Amino acid sequence: MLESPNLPPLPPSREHVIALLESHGVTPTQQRVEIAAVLLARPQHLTAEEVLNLVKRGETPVSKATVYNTLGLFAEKGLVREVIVDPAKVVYDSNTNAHHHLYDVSTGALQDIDAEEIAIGRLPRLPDDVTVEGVDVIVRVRSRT
Amino acid sequence: MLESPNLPPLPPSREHVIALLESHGVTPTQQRVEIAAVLLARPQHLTAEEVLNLVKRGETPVSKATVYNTLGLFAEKGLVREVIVDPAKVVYDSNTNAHHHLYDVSTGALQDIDAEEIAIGRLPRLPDDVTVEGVDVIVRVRSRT
DNA sequence: TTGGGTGCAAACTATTTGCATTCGA
DNA sequence: TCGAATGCAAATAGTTTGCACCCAA
Repeated sequence: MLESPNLPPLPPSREHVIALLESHGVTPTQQRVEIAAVLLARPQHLTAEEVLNLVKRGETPVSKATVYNTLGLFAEKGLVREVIVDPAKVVYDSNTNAHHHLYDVSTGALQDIDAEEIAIGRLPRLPDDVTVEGVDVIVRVRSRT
Repeated sequence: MLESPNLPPLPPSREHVIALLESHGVTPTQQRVEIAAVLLARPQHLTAEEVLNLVKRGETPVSKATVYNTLGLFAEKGLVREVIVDPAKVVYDSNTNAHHHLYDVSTGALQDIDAEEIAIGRLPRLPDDVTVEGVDVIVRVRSRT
């Protein structure tokens, strides 16, 4: 579950992360690099608090506010995706490819579904003063325990 | 926008609301009837706070806690649907038919999309110890203002 | 009567914000 | 240098909870 034989695990080097930030118009500061390194290490779903805890293990001091601000910035710049499945907290998804989500409401487990797995027929005709930001599909399941 | 020529507006009578609550296994108390009457008056999306404000206009005193508890209960019993599009607040949808949502992130406007408008091809094979609670599709748009 | 329902206020949690300090270009 | 980024703490907003009182069955 943690491994994907197709995609290389690529533990991103510091330089790689910095280049990624810069290419997205984000000034690479110490904290941002740390946060990006943790979150983008592999395809995963993390809450702000989880990111904070992970980053705190490192050398660089990072505050809660900075984590929140930085994750918001990353989402805005398209480095990560915000997944809203639970009103209690926002989850940040390091997988920015088109895909959907399978959410287990009883365990809180969140899992990706390849975009191809779900065919979105067509969208309704939209007013022409709006642009589509994205289409989120959330399959909500419950463990039959 | 407030009228639907096809569906009768049916301002539900108190008896109708009570019958509806009972048929869903909810004991019809004064506050619950008030809340249901407001929310189920027509297909709409309301937040807990909006429901509270609307109900407060009536005779029956209702507390904030009761509104939250009651909306949660209604959702659990299938009388209304929780729509989670914005991490800031939960929206309660009085339309329980299968349908999806169009969410304008710049205005907060939420609009229904008929289920037929979007064809969900097929779902991925799920573990057999889970039951599907529902499939939510959220089309996120931004006003190009 | 009597257990579920309600009101109120306090508690909680996730997130945001203000401001002084520090850092990066 | 100088504006941007950070840290800290306090503020906020939505929601939940504890407990005494009240009402429907």
